Amino acid sequence: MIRNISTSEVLYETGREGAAWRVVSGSVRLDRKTPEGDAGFASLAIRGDIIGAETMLFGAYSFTATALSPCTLTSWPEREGSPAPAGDLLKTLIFAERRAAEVIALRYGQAAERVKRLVMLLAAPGADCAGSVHVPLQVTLPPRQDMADITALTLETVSRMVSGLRRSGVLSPTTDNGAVSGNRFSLGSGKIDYLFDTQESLR
Amino acid sequence: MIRNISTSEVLYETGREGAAWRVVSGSVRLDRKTPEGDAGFASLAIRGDIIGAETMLFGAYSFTATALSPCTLTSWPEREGSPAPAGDLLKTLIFAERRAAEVIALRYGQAAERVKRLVMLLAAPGADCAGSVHVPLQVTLPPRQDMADITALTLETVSRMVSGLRRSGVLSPTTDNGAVSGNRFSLGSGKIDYLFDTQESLR
DNA sequence: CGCATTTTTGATACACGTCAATCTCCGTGG
DNA sequence: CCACGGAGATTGACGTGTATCAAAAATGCG
Repeated sequence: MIRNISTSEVLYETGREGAAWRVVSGSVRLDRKTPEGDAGFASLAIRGDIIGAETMLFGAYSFTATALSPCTLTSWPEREGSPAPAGDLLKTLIFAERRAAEVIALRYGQAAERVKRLVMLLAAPGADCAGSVHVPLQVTLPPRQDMADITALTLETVSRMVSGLRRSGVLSPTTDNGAVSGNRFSLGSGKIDYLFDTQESLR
Repeated sequence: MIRNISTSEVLYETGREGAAWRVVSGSVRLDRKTPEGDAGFASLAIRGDIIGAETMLFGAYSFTATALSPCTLTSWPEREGSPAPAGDLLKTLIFAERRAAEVIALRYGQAAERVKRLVMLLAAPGADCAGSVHVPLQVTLPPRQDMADITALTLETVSRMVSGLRRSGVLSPTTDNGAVSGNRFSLGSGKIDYLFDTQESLR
């Protein structure tokens, strides 16, 4: 089974019944409902990640999943109805731990570095097209508030940093069929590692 | 097989061969070796968590594990030699995702809240003694530098916040056999939710 | 007891949060 | 076709929580 979801759409909510999914393209944020009612960012899933595996044990979702960009999902495991084999579960576990380490790293260091790392993570090509031609990577950036929740910054700071990345050439606008689409960018092929430190230096 | 490890001792290193472990007591930090050579904090494991599961796929560890407090480990799965069943792997996956969400939350909010959440996490009783008598929880705090790495604060700020928790009665020194042991505290039973915001208000 | 390491405390600087004012898209209806 | 309005993004000015630098105090260990 395949699902297509658009940005900011909710894939599923905490407590609801459902099954596990594999993120084929796009990116998803997972939130846990805190007692105060506000949804706290819990994890990030990008292409290749499995989400909602807890339903295989509880029958219900532990997190709420929201699309950060247009994305497509497929049921997991592939063969619906049959339980996931141990080998697949092990691989999923290891990938989840690696992804968690990356997300944790997104909340360390200066704002400019964090936002850049997030952009790179979202733009990272899947393992399937490793070693292919050297085309510039492309990203569809999530809403600023989501980027802020992920990096533990504020919406305003993220906006400033994205502007800085544009200005320094790391991100350049992309044209789709003649029209510039708002949040779609291509990564500057020259790995510009220029770091802007303060808000003033961004001008 | 059982291992006893003392604070700051390395359990295993990235790339080394070995097996998976269950943390029976104490706490462990996992680091990934970054290209720059400095070990970046990757994850936190406390009582009940499984670490080193990647060896079941790769044969080698992906992270470096260091004890944050005196802790004991047992081989996992219980029956050495035989592979872990799918059910256990699924449970491990779900626990890992939950723990990751908690660690991510440790890097959000004001310094005082973060340090307090870390202390509470380290002091949390295992699921085995749920609903038991109401005895004050105890913690052995990790070295300040480790607490700083986990919360993405600095050593100095963590020290100030721990002092604040002591002053506000959340943490009180514990005596073991008449001698006050440096980093062992008991949690004030009255849930003091007083939040000190600035460094000045800590005095 | 004396030295090395860790922790605590202090003073100052600055990176980011906060508050607030535009600005840019888009969709909607007159 | 253009005026209108709402939502998200950008930019600016200012305050503050925490990093930084530095020194003293506590702790552990031979």
